[in-house]
Amino acid sequence: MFALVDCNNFFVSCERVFQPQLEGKAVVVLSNNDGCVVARSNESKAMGIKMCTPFYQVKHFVDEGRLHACSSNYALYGDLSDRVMSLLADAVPKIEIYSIDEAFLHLDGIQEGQIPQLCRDLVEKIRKWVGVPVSIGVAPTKTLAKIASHFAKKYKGYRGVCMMDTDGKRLKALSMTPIEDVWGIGRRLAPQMTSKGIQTALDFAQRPREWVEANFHVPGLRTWAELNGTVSLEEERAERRQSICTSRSFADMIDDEKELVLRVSDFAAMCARKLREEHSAACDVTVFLYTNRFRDDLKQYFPSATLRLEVAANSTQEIVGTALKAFRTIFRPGYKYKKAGVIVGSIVPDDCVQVSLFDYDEELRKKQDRLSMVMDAVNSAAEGSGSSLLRLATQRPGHYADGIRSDFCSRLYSTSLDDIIEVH
DNA sequence: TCTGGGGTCCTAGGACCC
DNA sequence: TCTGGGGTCCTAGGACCC
Repeated sequence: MFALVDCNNFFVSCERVFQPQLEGKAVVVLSNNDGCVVARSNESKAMGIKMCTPFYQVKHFVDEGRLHACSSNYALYGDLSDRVMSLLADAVPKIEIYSIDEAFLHLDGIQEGQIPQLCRDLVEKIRKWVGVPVSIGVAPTKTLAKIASHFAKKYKGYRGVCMMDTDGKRLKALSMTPIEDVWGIGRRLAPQMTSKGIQTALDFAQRPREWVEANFHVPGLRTWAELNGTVSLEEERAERRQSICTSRSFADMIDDEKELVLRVSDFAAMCARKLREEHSAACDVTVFLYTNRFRDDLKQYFPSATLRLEVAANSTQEIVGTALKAFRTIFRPGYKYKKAGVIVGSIVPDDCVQVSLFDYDEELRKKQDRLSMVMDAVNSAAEGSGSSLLRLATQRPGHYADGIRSDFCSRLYSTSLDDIIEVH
């Protein structure tokens, strides 16, 4: 059996831990740049506010005092997520962290009769020790556990834990689940399903295998098997991320090349730092630029360019330098850019980097690596000041988040000493 | 006026091999 | 006019997830 543990309205719940006056109120958390709604309390869901709604469409609720909006505070959410995950990891032999607010528990070796109590204890412990409410769904496959967790969240009677441990329960749950709510059925597949007469998860599960094979590809077949109780999703994902992306929308559109160079340098430096944090190095550096796709009246341009490094690297100098080379191949004047980003890919462990026969820069590379280590040491010691004390001259001076709208951000209640002292 | 960020996997088709 | 058969690997783009 698998258990899916899902934090309820996670970002909102995190804000409420440190702002208990928000309990019972309609609350939303906004994406970067205060752009869209990315988390909603039950009360704001009841007001009809949908996921990913642009904030300006619901801002009048805030002005009327009916809704509280928070800018996103990922340092806070990441820290509380770590605390939840460590409680889960202590409770069972193996967990798979699926996202910032979800994890699968592997329950093999635990007697089935003990599972409900184990789960109820976890719900209570996480609520008490971290302050975040969670829902747990238990079932024979991950796809079914997801469905069970929806029921655990939706119906108060379950008190946070829904067991799908008999075939009768499985069939009933599937018959009550619209096909588009099934994990793995997205925007494109759902209309295809309904056009073939499939409305519920049960309709799909009861089609013959041959029919599913003929009409869908591998992912569809896996989902079908999982709904029927056969484990078909792979055990675990790779330890090491295969790509790392840093990108942001800008508060205002930018058409100045020098300003864009500063932004792209910052994004590339962030990627390099993330690589070093996980002891990785990358061979590919991709830069992309977006104009504002919502402005029909402006010329549109969505270029990207990838450069391949001869030898995998993670030094700030090399990643930034390569990103800027790629940037120069795609930048065109005369456009108003709204977003840019850097992606590093073809990632390998930094202790097994394949050297090149034609690498004449080995000494230089070693120096750059040492320099990056020093920058990391100094910058992490100065953490909390909000800016990188040591940076390349092509990076922007000042706070990293400058130029990104964040009008309603809470404090770093759990990770910044200054904020912790002030709050207390 | 205002519209997020960061990932994974799969597939088709091209390049290449013998 | 007419030009084989059977593979692998890589990549871009689509679909999906939170």
